[in-house]
Amino acid sequence: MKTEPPRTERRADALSKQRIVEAAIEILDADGETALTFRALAARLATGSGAIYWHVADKGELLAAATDEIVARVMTGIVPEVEPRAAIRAIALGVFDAIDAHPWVGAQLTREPWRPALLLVFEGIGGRLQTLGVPERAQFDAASTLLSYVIGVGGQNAAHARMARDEERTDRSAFLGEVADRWSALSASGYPFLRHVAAQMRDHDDREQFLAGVDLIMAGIAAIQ
Amino acid sequence: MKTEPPRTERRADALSKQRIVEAAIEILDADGETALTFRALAARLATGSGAIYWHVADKGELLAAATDEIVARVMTGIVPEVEPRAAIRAIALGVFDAIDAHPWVGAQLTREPWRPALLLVFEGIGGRLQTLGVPERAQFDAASTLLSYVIGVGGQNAAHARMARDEERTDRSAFLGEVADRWSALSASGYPFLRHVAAQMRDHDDREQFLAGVDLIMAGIAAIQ
DNA sequence: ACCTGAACACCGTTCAAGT
DNA sequence: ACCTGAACACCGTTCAAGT
Repeated sequence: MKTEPPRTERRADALSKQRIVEAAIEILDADGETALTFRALAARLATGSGAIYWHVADKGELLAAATDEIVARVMTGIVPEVEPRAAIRAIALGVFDAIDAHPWVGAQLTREPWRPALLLVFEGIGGRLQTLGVPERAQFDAASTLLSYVIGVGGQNAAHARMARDEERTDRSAFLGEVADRWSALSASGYPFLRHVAAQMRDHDDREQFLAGVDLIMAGIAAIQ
Repeated sequence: MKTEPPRTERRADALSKQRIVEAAIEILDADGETALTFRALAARLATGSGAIYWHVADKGELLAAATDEIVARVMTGIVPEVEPRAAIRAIALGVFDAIDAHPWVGAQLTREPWRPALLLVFEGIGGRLQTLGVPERAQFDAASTLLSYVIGVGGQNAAHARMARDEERTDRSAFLGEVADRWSALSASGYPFLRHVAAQMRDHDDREQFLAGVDLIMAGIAAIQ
């Protein structure tokens, strides 16, 4: 899979998988998943749509490569020497913020687990659980639980971003308010809990709630030891 | 939105949203998400593809309605009077098993949260946390954490099922074995944790690991009180 | 009110032909 | 080796026309 460096000088703007992936990320960030088509990508790269297939197998590989790129950037930014609990929080927050900035990543992570992108995250979390002294038996389950949670929140965040784009709700609080309104309107007998937390839904901060979940799971891991 | 009962007798096989959704579920279960097209659906219902639009707004509503149907069936099966901790486990397992039987549901739940389907699950979990005595402040965060975890695992399960279908791996253990092999082949310096748990990956049971995660989160909820 | 099915505006992907 | 762009086989969705 490793591509040889080209023998002859290439035009500065020659195609390459790297350039294609970067252009794809720009389109995805600017206009969302539906905007990424091979025709749009070819136009942006000033080439034919078929040329892209010389460097990338298909659209799936393109999306996977773009996701790996974003997640790799996140993991590069994690300082390695910090206290394990703080490191796990930092990794989780890094993924959360990356999905916040690139919502399409959230959808992609749920679609394609066990890719390089997620292996980096899984290794980062699992390694810290080891140094934290989590018993052998529990390490795998604990790391999987944290990863699944991070992916789950990421997918929901991606969905929120998609909805905010589709309807032209500019801000997040308007969206939360709408959901809260809908919960308040549910039947009192069928949905007492949702009616009860509707007010909290309206005012809560997604990022803080995400962290609260990470802490909850970490508390569970500590309790099991 | 409530449709009036028809004044005149209808042909027994007349179209209706219910019949369309049932046919969609059959196609999704039999041949996966890519097989659900309006043409295939129209053929199965012996009608024109445009007719479906009289009963359903678009493909998104069709998928959402199919998902609501499956999740509603699950929630109907939950016995209401059991001990709250057991009830939460039962709800989580119910969703897990439903996604196992209908992998497309897992993908859909990550794509469209806050639909009737998920509200039922969220209410079921949150209500039990209330009766469990989880403090006011923590109920919303705890229920959200559990829901996000369930959705995250569901999305991954859906991805596994998709991969098993695409390549013709019949059984799950073959898939786990392949992942384990890939983990074992990673660099010892970069991925010590993944190499360490590769053997557990090969032999683990997805369902048991899912339950272990639920228990971990429940332990964290208990620890916080 | 409900259904038909051709037509429209797109897709991802392929491939003969070029350089 | 790499690129071009027309062509193919599909999609979701619309809509004039039927009953």
